[in-house]
Amino acid sequence: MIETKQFKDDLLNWFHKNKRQMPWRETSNPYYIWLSEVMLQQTQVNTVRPYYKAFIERFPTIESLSEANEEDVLKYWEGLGYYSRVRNFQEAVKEVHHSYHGVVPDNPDDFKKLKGVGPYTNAAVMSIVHNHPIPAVDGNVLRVWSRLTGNDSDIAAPKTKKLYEDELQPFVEEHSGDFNQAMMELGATICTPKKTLCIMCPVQKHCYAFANGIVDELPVKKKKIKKKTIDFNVLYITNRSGEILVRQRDTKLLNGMWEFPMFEADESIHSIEETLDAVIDIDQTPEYTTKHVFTHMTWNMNVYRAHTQKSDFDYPYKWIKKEEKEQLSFSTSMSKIFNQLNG
DNA sequence: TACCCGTGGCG
DNA sequence: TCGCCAAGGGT
Repeated sequence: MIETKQFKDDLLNWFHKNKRQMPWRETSNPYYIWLSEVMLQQTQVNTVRPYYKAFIERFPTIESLSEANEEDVLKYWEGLGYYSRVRNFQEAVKEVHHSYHGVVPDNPDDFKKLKGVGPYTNAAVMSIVHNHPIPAVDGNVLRVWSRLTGNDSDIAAPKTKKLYEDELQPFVEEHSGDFNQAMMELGATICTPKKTLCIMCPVQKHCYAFANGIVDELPVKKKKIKKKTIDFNVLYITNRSGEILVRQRDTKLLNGMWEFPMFEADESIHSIEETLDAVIDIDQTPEYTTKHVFTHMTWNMNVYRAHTQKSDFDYPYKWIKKEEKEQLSFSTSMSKIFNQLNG
């Protein structure tokens, strides 16, 4: 359990002595601070600096941005990425110009309704400009708080973020703007994803992960695995005796398991025949199509019946009788195919 | 809920 | 080289 006042004192003292110079920290203009927060979404401070300066020089007021054409505005975002940010921002600024007499709303309920203003941007701008007591939980804070509290739940899960917001609420009743910025600054400079600088940490004595030597194990973040999909042609090849051609895998995936010869779908019959060194008669259309889902990939398999005259194959290929199938290890997907084709 | 959106830096 | 990460939000 982190002692609120002591932690906050330690953190804020450090922040006031060590905070980095940033152009948007030299203004209290809500429009500029809002702009900086939009630019900083998923973008590092040093990348943002030059864009921020050029942007406010060209569009110094809400009115000037409202009246600019989109092409011109986009030019000033060129290279920053996530271009919908600037379209949403201009739309929101126009809304402020027309519906709020050019004054950025000073209450979270109205501000959050503006295009492109989500939970984070709302909390950041409203706390920095008006000290509204809302915790700003970004990627930094998720990491920092998981370590400080030793929480190993998945920080990608919405309920984890919600929990952190609740736990941080007591810390932002006063000086929320500085507190929010200090937490992010800590994450960006000390409590970094890798090669943390715990020795420099102003709140080391409050940190569960440091005390227990598990800093490198936090935060826990479920990896989002992009499932690859690969299309295969699976050949159920028989000979005159009714035997079936199988082969043993020598691959990382399913290593040592037996399978029916399978080839990526874009491989030609000619190429397959070369590999097998045999003439293969393959049905025109697949017997059926099935798929097998692994943790990290999906196989789409077109299963063809095929026939060959060739009698002898060298390892890793070999002929087996149907009854011998039981004596070899086949992956689940292959057993399903076998059963499908043999009633 | 899960995916998409851009680019640069880092180990 | 490659995956992860960066002051997220929209759909």
